[in-house]
Amino acid sequence: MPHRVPVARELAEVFKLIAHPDRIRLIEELRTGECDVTTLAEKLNLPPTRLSQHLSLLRTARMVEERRNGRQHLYRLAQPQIAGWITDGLAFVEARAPAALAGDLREVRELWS
Amino acid sequence: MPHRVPVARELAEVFKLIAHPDRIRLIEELRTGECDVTTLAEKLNLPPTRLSQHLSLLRTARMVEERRNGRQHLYRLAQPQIAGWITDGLAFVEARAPAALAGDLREVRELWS
DNA sequence: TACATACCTGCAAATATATGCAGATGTAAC
DNA sequence: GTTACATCTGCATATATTTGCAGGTATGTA
Repeated sequence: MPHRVPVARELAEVFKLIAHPDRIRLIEELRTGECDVTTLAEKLNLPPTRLSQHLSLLRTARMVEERRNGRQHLYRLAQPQIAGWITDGLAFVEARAPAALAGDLREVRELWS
Repeated sequence: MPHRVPVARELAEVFKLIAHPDRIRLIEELRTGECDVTTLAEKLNLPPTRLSQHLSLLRTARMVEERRNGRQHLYRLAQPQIAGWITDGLAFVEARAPAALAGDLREVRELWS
């Protein structure tokens, strides 16, 4: 098997898109179906502008699709399979107690500093 | 289910670590067992210093473990499950023909500019 | 001891990403 | 037409990541 550099590069782009806490929660939220931006912003407790920017990123990469209903923009996952990666990843992180603890400690340290 | 912000943050860290073409190939390479740095550098066609920096990153995050044999440093995956994510991801990207094509086009564009 | 090998670390420059804010667009209600 | 609402875009700044290079450490060999 060759090392398939272009495929690795493409996959890195996909992972990079997922590798943000807001976008992880966003994709997890869309797992159950489409949603408008304001509702999403409330559920995720994010400023709508910021959410819009995340959505714009995911839209450009064709990871989400948009549909309009009046002045609402309804978003849905274009590749629901990716939501499965996130579900698995969250389970993995939760199961890995010591490392998760390390994460919590990092958080605490941030509060201290 | 709450939104589990700290867990999402932790998972984002993990994805960020994976989200680099060199590191994707590196993890894929270690999938079959431990390997020393020089051999890895040859297989992946990377400058050893660069590879060493990637390994250092993964080591800090405890995604790889190290063992020494004389002057060789042998690395192995600490969480082989993650190699599975990459195998799946590579298959996903390869299957998604149009997007992969878009990736190739981007590459071409970079050569043009 | 001197030298080569195998890796690592620190630093600095280039590049990429994240974020807030100000202003723009499109739609609907009055 | 005017106003309010839902969302988007552009821009500037802050922060993080990537990369090469110079120099360092530890181990084996002559």
